[in-house]
Amino acid sequence: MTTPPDPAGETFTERQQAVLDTVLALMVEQGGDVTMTAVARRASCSKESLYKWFGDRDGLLTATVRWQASKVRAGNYDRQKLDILALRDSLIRFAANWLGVISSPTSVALNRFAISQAGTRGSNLGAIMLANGRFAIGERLKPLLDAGREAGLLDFNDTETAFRTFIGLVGRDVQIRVLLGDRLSLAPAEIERDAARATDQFLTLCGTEKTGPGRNPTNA
Amino acid sequence: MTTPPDPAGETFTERQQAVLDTVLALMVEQGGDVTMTAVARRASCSKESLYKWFGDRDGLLTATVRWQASKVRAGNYDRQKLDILALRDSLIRFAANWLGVISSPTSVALNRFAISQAGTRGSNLGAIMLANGRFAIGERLKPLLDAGREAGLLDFNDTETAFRTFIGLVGRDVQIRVLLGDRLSLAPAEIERDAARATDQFLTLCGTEKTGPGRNPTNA
DNA sequence: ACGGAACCGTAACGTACGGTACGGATGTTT
DNA sequence: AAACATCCGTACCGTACGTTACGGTTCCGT
Repeated sequence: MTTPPDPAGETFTERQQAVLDTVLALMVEQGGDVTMTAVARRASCSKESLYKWFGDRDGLLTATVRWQASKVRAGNYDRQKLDILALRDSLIRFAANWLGVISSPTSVALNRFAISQAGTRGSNLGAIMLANGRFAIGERLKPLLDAGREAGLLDFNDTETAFRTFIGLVGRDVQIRVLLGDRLSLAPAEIERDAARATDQFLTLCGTEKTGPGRNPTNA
Repeated sequence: MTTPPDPAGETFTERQQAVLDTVLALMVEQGGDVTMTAVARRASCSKESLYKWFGDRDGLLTATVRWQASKVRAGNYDRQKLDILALRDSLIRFAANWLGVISSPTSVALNRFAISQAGTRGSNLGAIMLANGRFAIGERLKPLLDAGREAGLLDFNDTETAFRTFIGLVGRDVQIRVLLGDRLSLAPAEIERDAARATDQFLTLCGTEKTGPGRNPTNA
């Protein structure tokens, strides 16, 4: 079996995964109103099978969130022999990757759904999204930040605080704007520029004297 | 002819405003499932009146968002005779006020609802929230930033970019976390501390040589 | 080949909720 | 006082959707 270990004990067959991908597609293109009938028709399966496999509607949607979360895991960014150029490059690639993720239609649709369910009692979708989004990237980036500090390239007291400063500079108001439907053009070139700007700002704040660029590196 | 739903200059009677406050209360304490029957019962009014006053459910909810937005408007932050202390103080108070707003239960509930509706076609609640939230505070803060630049205290090219840097440093990941249901303790003392930290970081990035604090003011 | 399990497509059921209609009570105008 | 407007409370209607049930088909094991 090539499937990676399943933390929640939930594993799905190929057919069921295809159904979950269908749910994702419906969420993206049609907004939150994903009906069981629409899923069954689009996935060419019977509603009876949906209920047998996922219990009820909430189970189907929860499984969809978990399924998407399981697909997002990417490689770490820590590395050996870290110099300032490698650190800056890693930070920029990390920022660009994250900007691309949070502005992607799938992420937007999924976050919208999780947020809309976060207010109701007995919903842990928000916690799942946080664990696989915000906190997962934190755990992936922090080793890089710590390595930068070990190498004398960064200067900060609390890794968590430094991380939050970095994602604040990278994300700014992007996430809330796309969630609220703002047509925010984030072409790859712009993402790359924003990632570099945020990284240089971060290095101005947390870099050591010999590593960081000058004050106000991009006049922003 | 009485007052039909007035899209442009919307003004409501005391009774209608009480109804809208009821909707806000229901949104806060019960999540997104605000039914017309629940509103009518809680507000002690008939559904017929709801439909007469607000047209339909979407009109009621849109009016609620506008009503809340009309209550948030606060004083401007521009002032004469600007020195570095006054500028820093204004920025800190602005940041603290905004952090308090975005972490308040009412704002969270309203944003959740607008976001859940942002995916469906024919919904402008997200645009309303953006206009009265993100863009409104931008128009209120930019004069202060421009004044700071005029006074030689700040150095940036684009006011919009500088503003986005500032709110990125202030908000960081707070908004997405509270929207997803993260129990984020934001006591007034912590808000004040975060506002000061973000402001000093911003002054490090955008302050002129003689005004800004040293590099890495808070080791974050 | 035969029996059974899994599954698809569709129909049917029950409920929730948006929207409408109506009787009765209260306040306002003439 | 009489006519009228406003509004509350409740009952009602139509629809959408979650959920269940069932007949027909395919596939697998023996």
